[in-house]
Amino acid sequence: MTVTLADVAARARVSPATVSRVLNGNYPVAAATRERVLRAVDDLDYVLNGPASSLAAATSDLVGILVNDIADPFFGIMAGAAQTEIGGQEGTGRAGGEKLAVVCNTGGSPERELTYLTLLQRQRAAAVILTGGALEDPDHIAAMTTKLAKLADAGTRVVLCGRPPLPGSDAIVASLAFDNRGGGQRLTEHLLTLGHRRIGYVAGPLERTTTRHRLEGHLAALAAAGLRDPASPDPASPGTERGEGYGESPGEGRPGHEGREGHEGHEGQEGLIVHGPYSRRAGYEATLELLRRAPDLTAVVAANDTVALGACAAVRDQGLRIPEDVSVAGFDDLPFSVDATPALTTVRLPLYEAGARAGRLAMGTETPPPGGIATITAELMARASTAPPRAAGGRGPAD
Amino acid sequence: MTVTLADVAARARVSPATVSRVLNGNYPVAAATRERVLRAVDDLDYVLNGPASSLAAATSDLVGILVNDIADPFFGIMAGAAQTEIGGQEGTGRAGGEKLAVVCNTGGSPERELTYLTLLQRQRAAAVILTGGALEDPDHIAAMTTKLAKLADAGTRVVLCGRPPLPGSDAIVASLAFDNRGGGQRLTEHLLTLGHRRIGYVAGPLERTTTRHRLEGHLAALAAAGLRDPASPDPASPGTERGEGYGESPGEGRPGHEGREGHEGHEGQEGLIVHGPYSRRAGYEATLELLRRAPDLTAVVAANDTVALGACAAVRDQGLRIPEDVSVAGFDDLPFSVDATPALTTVRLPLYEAGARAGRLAMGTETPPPGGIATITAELMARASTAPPRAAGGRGPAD
DNA sequence: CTGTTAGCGCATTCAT
DNA sequence: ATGAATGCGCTAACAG
Repeated sequence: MTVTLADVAARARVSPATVSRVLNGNYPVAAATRERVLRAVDDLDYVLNGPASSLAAATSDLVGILVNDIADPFFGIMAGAAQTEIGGQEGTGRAGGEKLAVVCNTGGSPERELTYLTLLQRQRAAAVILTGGALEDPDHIAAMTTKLAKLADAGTRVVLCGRPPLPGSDAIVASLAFDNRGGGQRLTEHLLTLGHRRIGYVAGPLERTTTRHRLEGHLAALAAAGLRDPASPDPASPGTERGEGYGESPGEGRPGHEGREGHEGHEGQEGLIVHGPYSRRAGYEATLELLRRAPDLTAVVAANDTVALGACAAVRDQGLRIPEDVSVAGFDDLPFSVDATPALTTVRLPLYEAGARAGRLAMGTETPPPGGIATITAELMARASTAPPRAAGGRGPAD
Repeated sequence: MTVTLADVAARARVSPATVSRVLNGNYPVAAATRERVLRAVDDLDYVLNGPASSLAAATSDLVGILVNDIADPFFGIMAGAAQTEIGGQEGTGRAGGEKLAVVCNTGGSPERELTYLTLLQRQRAAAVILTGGALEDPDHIAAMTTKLAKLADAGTRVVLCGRPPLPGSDAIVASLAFDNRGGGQRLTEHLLTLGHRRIGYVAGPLERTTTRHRLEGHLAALAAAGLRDPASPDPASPGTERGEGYGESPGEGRPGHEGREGHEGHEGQEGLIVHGPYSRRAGYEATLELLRRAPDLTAVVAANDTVALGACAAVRDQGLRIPEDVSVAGFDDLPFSVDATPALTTVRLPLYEAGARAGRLAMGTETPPPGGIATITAELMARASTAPPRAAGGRGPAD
């Protein structure tokens, strides 16, 4: 029923080995012979048996791209870029060095992350790209470290994209880390420069590196402005008890979430930080909470653009205007951010470029940065959603 | 170096066959023996060799999910739902019936679609889910039909999600089609009921089923209202010459696109239809064009929510207000649509539910609908971006 | 440049 | 309920 390499060999009157060689193209074959083989392949409509090939070669052409939330363009853009770099070159549909770039959605769950890695390991994947922030739970870090080491041992190339390097992991080909801390700092500095002093912060889920770094930047800017004791303990640092259910935020389809409060007590900014998932809804509810706690707030910084959208909605629903009454800022500069009204002030991350670079690194077509680590800069995009605060006094409701 | 089934068998003092049986769980094994084997697996940290397993069993645990644009939540939501249904059950990380659900980004390119299918075929994928609208090019349809037939022949379960059934393809397990036509019709009826008579339409790329069906619904509503000759030829029907570059709209990273004009000449609505990619930018430029052609326009219907966002921006940039001067409507009801200002009137598609169902169909855990075909209804979501047109006369610029 | 020979690691007959 | 034997389809030495 199914046509094999041997069938092709017979039709082309060559040995199976020769057919294998022309198909893999990694060995010299006479042009005439190649033609004959290729014709036989076409005639017979032959399709290589991947598993057999992978078994014999002890490696497959599978490349896995892990994302935390496939419904979030933040990941979609990176994954798409990587996939383009990996699988997009030929359009023949014929056999050849075609890699199969696939994306796997962990939904932010550490278990699923590990499970996918095992599945990819089982497939003897050629490479794995991990995108987005990591969970800072010590157990999970340990599990990930050993798992990635095993993958690397088995010949799988591991690349991190938008995720900080794993300490002591020489197994990793390269880590492309976003400068979330610097971006967060510049964003808050921008607000401070505009004159804001009471700034609410809607942070992401606890124990995520992305959350922590952006928040650190924010706090550093506040401290530099004398609004906070720089000696305060770091927020959301490893070792903190697991936030109840945070970090498990699955993408869609889970209504009913309520933004809960997280760490508090930063001097001078008491209660101005609320944690929640990276969702529009969390942004909405956390902002309502912030506005209730601190009615004198003049600005809200959100964990990312999606959260910022929710924050904007909450601000408006309270009858306040953006940016006249309250400034709002996001992070990532996703495509829709410029279309928000007013256009969202945010921090641009070169997601496409980073994803593409990760793809090349995974393919081995780009040399890794020195030390295997590169930090990707985040650029402030000051737009219309932020403006100087109203000169003291009460605010008038919009309209 | 790498530990095999035989190693586990030796450690557990059983035969390799027994180990295989407990791992696959599809054969009776004594409880005590199973325990011993499982312990050996753990001790040795054994990971099944996927390719070897697939080769011997002539099938793999790979399930492919094809999407047109991974950076678009429309696809992300469906793919994430399907993936949850397929791979999300166990968190053991251990071996077992774990399927590997992966998403493949075609970027809307027919070649890449075929290439991915070949790659999946090569891997002997257990199932394939095709999401989103199809291209109506006859050659491509033929190629897809034979390719899918081959996949089905090889035992791969094929499911269509958000895509119309392929004519004469009994190879397909099930087709879940969205009622794009009905949704489009109800949307335009809504506008007509509000009193609009001059309605611009920013259509999607030519030759996409989604584009055609939504447009057909629009035109049907117009015809029913006597605004168009019902006997007019169908728009964007197969056989039309390929639109220059349309249908190839790659996701991100390609600035510089200009919305070009498409079919025209529908009686009574001359030039009120413009085609372009499903992007925010296309919506922006097409709307500018529509406004230029027909300054008396009172409403703009967009191909989808993303395009609608661009349309909103264009309307505003012309100094017009939404909905006072121009109503704007989208399609899909993506999460961000309710956050637009004003909230976007659109047509809701149950993307998560459809994706989840497709996942179950692919797994064989849900019985296919009668005839293998189900139509999923689209619900009108009337929100603030649409309102009755101004009573005749010129419009005043906003502000 | 091409053919021959051996496995790759596992699932599955068949026996028992 | 378990073990022994066979082959899945291909690649990679090794010859020539």
